[in-house]
Amino acid sequence: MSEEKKPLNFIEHIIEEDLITGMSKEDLRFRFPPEPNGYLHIGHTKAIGISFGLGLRYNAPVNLRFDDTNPAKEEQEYVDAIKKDISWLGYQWDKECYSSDYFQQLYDWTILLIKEGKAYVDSQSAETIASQKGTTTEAGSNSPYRDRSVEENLDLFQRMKEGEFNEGEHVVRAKIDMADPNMLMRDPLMYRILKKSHHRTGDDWCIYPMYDWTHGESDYIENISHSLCSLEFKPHRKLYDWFLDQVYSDNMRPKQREFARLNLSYTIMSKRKLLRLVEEGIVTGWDDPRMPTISGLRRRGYTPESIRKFVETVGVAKRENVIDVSLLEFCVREDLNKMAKRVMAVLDPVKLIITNYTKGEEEWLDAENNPEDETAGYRKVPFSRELFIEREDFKEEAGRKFFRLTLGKEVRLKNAYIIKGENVVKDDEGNIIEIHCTYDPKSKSGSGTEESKRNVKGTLHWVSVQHAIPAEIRIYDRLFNNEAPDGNKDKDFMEFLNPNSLKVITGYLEPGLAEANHFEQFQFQRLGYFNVDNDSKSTSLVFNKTVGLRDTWAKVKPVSGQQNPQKQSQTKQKEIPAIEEIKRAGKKYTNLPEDKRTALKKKIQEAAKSVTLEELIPLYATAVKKSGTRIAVTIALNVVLESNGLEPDQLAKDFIIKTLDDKNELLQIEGQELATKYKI
RNA sequence: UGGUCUAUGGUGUAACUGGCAACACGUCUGGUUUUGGUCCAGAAGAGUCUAGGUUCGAGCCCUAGUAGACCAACCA
Repeated sequence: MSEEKKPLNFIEHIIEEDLITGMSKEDLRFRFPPEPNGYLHIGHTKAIGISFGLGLRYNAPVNLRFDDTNPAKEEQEYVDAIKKDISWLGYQWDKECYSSDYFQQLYDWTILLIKEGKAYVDSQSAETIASQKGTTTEAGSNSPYRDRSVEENLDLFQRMKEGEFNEGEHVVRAKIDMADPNMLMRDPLMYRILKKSHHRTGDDWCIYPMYDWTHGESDYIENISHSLCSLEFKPHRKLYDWFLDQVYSDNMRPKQREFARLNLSYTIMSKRKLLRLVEEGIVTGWDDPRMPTISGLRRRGYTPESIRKFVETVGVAKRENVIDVSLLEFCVREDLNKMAKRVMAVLDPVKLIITNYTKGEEEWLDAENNPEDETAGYRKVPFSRELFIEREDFKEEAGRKFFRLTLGKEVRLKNAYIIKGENVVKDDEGNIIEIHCTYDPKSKSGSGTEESKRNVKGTLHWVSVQHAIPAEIRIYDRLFNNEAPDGNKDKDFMEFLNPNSLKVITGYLEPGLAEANHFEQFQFQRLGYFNVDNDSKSTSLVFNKTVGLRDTWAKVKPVSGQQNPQKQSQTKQKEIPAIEEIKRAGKKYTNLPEDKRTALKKKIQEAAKSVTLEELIPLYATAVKKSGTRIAVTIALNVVLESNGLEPDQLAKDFIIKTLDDKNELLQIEGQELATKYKI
């Protein structure tokens, strides 16, 4: 397969090693375990991509498991939404599982643990238990109920299950070690009483197992070989393994491994914060096209392929990361470029009148649907005397770098004729309301004439005024104007909301677009990719802007809101003391080709002017093995000696010539000789 | 003042058991182009957090620092 060449990430390395050390390929099995308490977002996509990607790579099954152990927060609605999103992304799960399916098994195992004296019922309040936990630096203390008899524990647990007690009266705890440096090992809770009905088990249970007690055992029940989760679960691994030790017999032993979660610039990923945006009406819902949710991205016009590509591209590792949205945008463009039908739409219209074109006449011209796809064919677009073009595409007079319409210059109308700007009509306030031009009838696109092949510097898109159909166009900008909205300790993420994240305008489209279907994607030529929103009706079309075209020209123009900072490399650009500079230069020196060495040499000499002999000597003495540094120091040394009115010493000259077998001591002696000689 | 983890161009990820730091995005040139898109060709940009050590040789190993993240919910 073509994938073979791709380098492995650290998880794949682990799997490869397991395969080598005896695990059979058939034993590989993964899972994606969302809690059904919210909508999936782009961050989840990474976890999804990792586990399902592994499934694809090794042809192994991947279970979708809903981690539904907390009826207070979970709902069927979310289960359905999650399934829809994963399917839409194009992944297929093997079994659809629920942690709640294992409630009975977990209960039975707990009885076993109680009998072995490894679990007990605690009857203290949550606060008391918390206060006994200790801190990260101090050990905790044992619960007074820790040594209850097995019989009493069994009896209490049984009655907890039967609903005899109220929430909070009793909990079940694992008996591990209240002094463990890992807080999670200090007698963690296994069960709590929750008198809530569960979206699947209804009122069958009123005790619910905690995450730690559930997760590993569920992996074990499902025969999961590798249980992959994000880094914050790393401390849980010890507990995960401990619980597994209690029930493990001879089956596959699941292995938890952790990776860094995905962060995307200019957005937030926390379910709680996303919920706030929805509840406070900042966005229209979980599927608002500005939301980083899967449903939001889908509505915005992102394709499943582009999202999968994105996840694949960002990679998997263990360090904190913030991925730039531009990468996500690149991925959609790449996909859409191949498949989106090209059409013409004018979003900020100004009237263009072709004075020498017959009034009332119209022509239907051929337009290519997609230059990237020969099978996409052609369509007809209407042309007439009065057109709309983008206001931005005309300037009365402009510099050499303006490739668009100006007075007296020629430009081509895409799929149509070459025109020449003649004059403008303005209103009382001086706004341009009409542009008058003339056209060259022989220059019709595709007509084969000499004129049709003429090269003019600009090509404009347009739409015929009488044929165009209006549509609502929703243009989105990033929701936040800060790169890491929730990365500030002293500021609320809401402070960084971009007030201009949504702009609604009326655009004019070529008439064929009246028949477009929901979610259908187009490239509005020269503008970007747009799709039909599901608010759209045949009588009132609505389009979303998915993403603009890559546009290097746009960068010289002011961009909405933020001032696209030429990011300076913050820390590394600090003032470097001259001596440091010499050191750095030295590191580079030997790797540089001859011609560049001279430049570097000048730099060193420059730096050397502000360096004293005292500073230089120690460097000289330590520059043993680093031939580059030695050369640099020598160059500097010569400058310094000279500036002190001394002859560049023979010793220094030798230094350049001396070979790598210099010994440390020797150099130190030399350094000392120098020091004595110059009385330092 | 405990434990655990992490540190490689602007960003993200590579570099098999140590062998001249690679790929993608982004940036900048030039070419093609009836989209300032695509495509093609090329360039700049890090010497791998710091200081030592082991080694013929260290981004990879060792030691000590520094910085950041995570950990005390009857959440997951």
